[in-house]
Amino acid sequence: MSRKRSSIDLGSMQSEEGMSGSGRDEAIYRNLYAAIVENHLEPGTKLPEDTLAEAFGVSRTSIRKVLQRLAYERLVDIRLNRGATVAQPTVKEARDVFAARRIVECGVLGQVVAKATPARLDALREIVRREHEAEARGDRRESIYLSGEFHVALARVSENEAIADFLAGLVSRSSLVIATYGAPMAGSCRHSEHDAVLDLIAAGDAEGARTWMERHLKDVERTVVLVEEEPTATDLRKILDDVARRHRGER
Amino acid sequence: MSRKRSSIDLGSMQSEEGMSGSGRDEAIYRNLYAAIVENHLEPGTKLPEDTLAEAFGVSRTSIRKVLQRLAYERLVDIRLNRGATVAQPTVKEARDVFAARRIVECGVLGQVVAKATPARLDALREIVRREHEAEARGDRRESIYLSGEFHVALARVSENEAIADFLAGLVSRSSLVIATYGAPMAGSCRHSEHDAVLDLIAAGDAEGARTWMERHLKDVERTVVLVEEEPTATDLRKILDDVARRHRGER
DNA sequence: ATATATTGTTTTGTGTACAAAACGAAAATA
DNA sequence: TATTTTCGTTTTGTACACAAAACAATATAT
Repeated sequence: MSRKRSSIDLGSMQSEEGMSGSGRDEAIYRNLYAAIVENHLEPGTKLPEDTLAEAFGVSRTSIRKVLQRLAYERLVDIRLNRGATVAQPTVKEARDVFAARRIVECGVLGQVVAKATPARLDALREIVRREHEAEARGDRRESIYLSGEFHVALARVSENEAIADFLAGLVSRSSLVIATYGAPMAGSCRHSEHDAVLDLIAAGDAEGARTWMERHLKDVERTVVLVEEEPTATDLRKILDDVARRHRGER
Repeated sequence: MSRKRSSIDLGSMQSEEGMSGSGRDEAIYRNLYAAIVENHLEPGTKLPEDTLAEAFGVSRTSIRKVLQRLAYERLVDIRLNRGATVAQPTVKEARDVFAARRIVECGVLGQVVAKATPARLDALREIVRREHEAEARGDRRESIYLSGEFHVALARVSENEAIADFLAGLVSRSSLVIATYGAPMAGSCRHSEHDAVLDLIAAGDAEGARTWMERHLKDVERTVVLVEEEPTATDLRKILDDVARRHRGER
């Protein structure tokens, strides 16, 4: 009756169009992606190929492909002969990501306003509704996730895939930034004002929507990056402390 | 004396920092990248793993990694069980890429103006100079290449890596678009006015630079995409012709 | 004659094997 | 005691092998 430890259930794949790899690879990718972006895996966590291969019940070959893809998206870091770890965005990187979001999200709003329809706006309001719901019951993870979803869904209204896909990448990196530098309750303190921008868009006020979005993104960045610096500082600090202690003749 | 056909010389690699894969993979990537972007490989060309593996003197494993990366950058197309081909951007894709470039390149100009220094502007003018030189001697390939270089180098002045890398991807895709839909002498007819934007930037006129850039990119798009439609049309046309001929009782 | 079935060949997908590099702990040295 | 060296273990990089899918060309049937 002793059976090998069962592998992770990857769920069922439905539509398989436009996918580069096999359905299974895609499923593994989604799992890892979610684990990283939803902050179940702390930045810096090592991701050994063997472990993942066993966990998902495949060979290292498939895992490698998935890790390469995540590395390209900057969600994991691969160093030569050293394997993969969950990425730890630097402060500079974090700033770049938010600056990029300002440029892209504000820039695309013209097309968004042009292509907005009542049906699409309703779909967006539905996301905001779920966002408030999650916020109300204190589900921070879901709240952050839905906030990201909103920004991406908004961009997709423009029907520009190049821009929307790029923004999706920036948003997932933002999640990593929040995980690394975020204040304990960032994102939930100031309850989301996403409804406001939808009103402006519905009114056809592209310029107003732009200034609103610029403000909103700067707010988000402020609640996050300003808590900055921690990563390598720990090691350095410990070393300096040790040196000082030894100088004082302790121990 | 019969020796196996020698493999492609990959040149020498110098600095190897910040590279995800081994130096050899990177070299292979660069070669294929250049071959595609410089239009030595026509869009739609099949890229069989075995052939590439033998050509570069490595196993399929390494080739696969490189192809995956190029697929992620949308320069090659990988279909399940069907292998890789040089990507053939659709018209919609082409429009998206140019729209994205307008958003990104105009959006980043604020930071570009803010961070511009005489030294950096000189480096940009040097690129423009070489551009004119290539143009003067009728080297269309080099001219197109340097034009792309200019746009990317300009964006890099902003020191926003996220934005600059994204733009680099858009520019390489633009090359593919030109290869697919470009008029025979697109890009060289209207000799590049890149100097003008540098003057505006040097003068600190961000708004002026933006309107100039918007205009410039719309011009470029016009010389290219408007010649549109050819890809699947060929097959369909041939079929219809055959049907018509048969109907007429010929052959 | 067109359309369908069949079969042999080519090419891709994925697992496995082995060499090289990095890591960690114990032993040697200062 | 602190540092360096060495050696065994773990983990990654790359080639290779085999199965499954696609492709191409011929044969068969309508």
